[in-house]
Amino acid sequence: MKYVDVVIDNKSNSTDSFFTYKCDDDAVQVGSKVYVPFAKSSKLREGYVVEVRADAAGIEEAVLPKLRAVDHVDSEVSLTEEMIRSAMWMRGRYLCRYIDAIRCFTPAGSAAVRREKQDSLAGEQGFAEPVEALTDEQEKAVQQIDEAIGNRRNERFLIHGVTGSGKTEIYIRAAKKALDEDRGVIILVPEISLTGQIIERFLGNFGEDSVAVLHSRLSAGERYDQWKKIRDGLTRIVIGARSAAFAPVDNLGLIVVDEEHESTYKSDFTPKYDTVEVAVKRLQDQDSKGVLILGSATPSVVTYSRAKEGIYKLIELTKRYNEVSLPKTEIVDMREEMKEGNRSVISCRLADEMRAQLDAGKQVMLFLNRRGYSTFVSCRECGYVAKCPTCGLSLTYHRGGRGEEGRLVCHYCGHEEAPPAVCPECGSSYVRYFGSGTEKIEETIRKLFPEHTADRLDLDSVKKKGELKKKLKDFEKGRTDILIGTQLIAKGLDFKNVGLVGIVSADVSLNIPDFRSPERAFQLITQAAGRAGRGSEPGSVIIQTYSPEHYAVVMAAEHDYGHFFEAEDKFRRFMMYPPYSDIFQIVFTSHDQGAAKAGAEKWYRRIGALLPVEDKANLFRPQEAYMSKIRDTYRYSLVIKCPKGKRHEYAGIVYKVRAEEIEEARRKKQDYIAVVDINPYSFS
DNA sequence: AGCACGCCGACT
DNA sequence: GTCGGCGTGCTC
Repeated sequence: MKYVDVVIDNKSNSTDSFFTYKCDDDAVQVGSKVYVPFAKSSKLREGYVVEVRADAAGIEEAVLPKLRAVDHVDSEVSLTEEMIRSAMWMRGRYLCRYIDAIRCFTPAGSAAVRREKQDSLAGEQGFAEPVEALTDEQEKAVQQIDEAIGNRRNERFLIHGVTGSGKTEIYIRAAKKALDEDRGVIILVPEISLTGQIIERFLGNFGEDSVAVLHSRLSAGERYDQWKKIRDGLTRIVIGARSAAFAPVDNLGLIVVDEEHESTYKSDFTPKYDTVEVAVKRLQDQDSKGVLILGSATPSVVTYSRAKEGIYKLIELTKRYNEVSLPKTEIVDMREEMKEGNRSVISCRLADEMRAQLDAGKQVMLFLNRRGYSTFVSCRECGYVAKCPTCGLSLTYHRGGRGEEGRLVCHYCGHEEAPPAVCPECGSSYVRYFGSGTEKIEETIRKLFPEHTADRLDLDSVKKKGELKKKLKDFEKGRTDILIGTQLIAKGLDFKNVGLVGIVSADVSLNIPDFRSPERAFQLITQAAGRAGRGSEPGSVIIQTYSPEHYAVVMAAEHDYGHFFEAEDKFRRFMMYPPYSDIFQIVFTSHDQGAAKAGAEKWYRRIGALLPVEDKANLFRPQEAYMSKIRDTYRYSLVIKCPKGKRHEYAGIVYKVRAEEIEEARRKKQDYIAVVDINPYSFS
């Protein structure tokens, strides 16, 4: 007879603890899925074993007489001990429930929703390309990594390499080495549908049967089959997005996080984990340690700073394949354009260069990170602005295609309404449209270049199935001369004939109220610029902005990550932003505005009471969240700036307050929900 | 979260 | 009388 501690699979704060059962099945182990009787329920409940003991020693006196027996063990879907340990760690790190963390590792997972398969850019390229000769830089990198894998060292690498410098080839070599050592491999990519090339190359190199590809759009059944195949050790390489970090790969020797800086690596659901942190944890929490590789052309400031500290070994790849030089870049000061009377969204310089490139038979890409036609609709008479009735955000005007009526759309919740003919407030017919989105650019371009073909690619234009592929194909085959799009086309795509990339407004990303906006702007400009000159000639880039002197814009134009990092690091240090602190954000939501506010204030008082005097200044007053109301749910936000090195202490305090709340919720039902997010990706 | 218990009002 | 409303309390 064994005794096991079980976490019950139900979504409740009040059962977020271990329950001890007797178990006569000797096959039971840490990670086993078990069915147990629970409370007064006649039905059995699912749970996971987190601890196994040989006898009753150490079990609390009071619970001994209450012990019941495990009904049966389901050995088909048991987790490994390493997975359970990582889940236990996640609970403390991200302040979630045990079961929230464990579910990340289970085949059903959190995203088990059956959805239609989406368009994928994968599957177009050919298979099994010949092995390319490595550059000296690559060779050196491979040597270092192989050495670390071979010696089972818990090492972490950051590969900082410009687009086209051959990071993928290094990943492949590292994976080969890990397999040779009989170890498992996980390759993480930001978004499976936008990373066709890397998948194809892995499939080509290792064969389709050896690689499991995990999409978020797999059906429950497909997902389970993949999970089982990996769990049984039939496939030793896994490629997937964020959630693939939890794949049941045993004896992990290598985890690669490609495009490390991407926002998709931060979970938007509970638990709000950071994929890189989970990867690090999994690799070190084994008998044989594994190696982590982060790759990016524009590493996040936090990551690069860790590399500078020596936490990551920095590998710089400075050369592009075939020695194609980086595009030449130019900044256009839109204030000057304004002064000279050009009120168009396209500067004279950009229009001229476009014409020159198009005449030379080249293609052009234009970026604007904003969908729709106009960004807001306002009455000039009384100042009325059209807003979403459930979110309170200003509505964007979308013109729609030929024959379609224009609509006002909320980009947050999708609410749509007809644009007002007259002002609903004062009745004036002076309702006007302001700001520009991709639709307006498209219209302007069609007028400016009637003799050339233009197409638009953003979330709105690819809603219909197959449209994304078709539009990309048209551009690739040269049927489209000018492609206008949002960040959807800034990433990963590779077109040989693009002579010019125009960034219509660098200010859109620069002016978001978030301390990371310079970092985002730098990344976006760099990525967009990387679309130019993918063929044999360098290509050029024009950046339009009202802040031409901003360091993010200037350094991006100069392809100078090093100086950008220095400037940004100085700012972060001065302001005590990450990496010099961890930002705790607690969001309080409720349908009742007063309840959300009261909840935030209660936590504010309690956390304040627990913080040491010298730390009180790091706790900020609760505020209406940046998105103060989403779909009729009110949101308040509480922020704590946690100095570097105190994360554990601060998390303990927040945990304590949360525990008090849960205790209170037993007696009186809580009328708000509090969600803790440590280092949120955006202040939402 | 579930689920049963239990103490109230409306019904064949 | 007793069916069923959902407030309350507990789960190894």
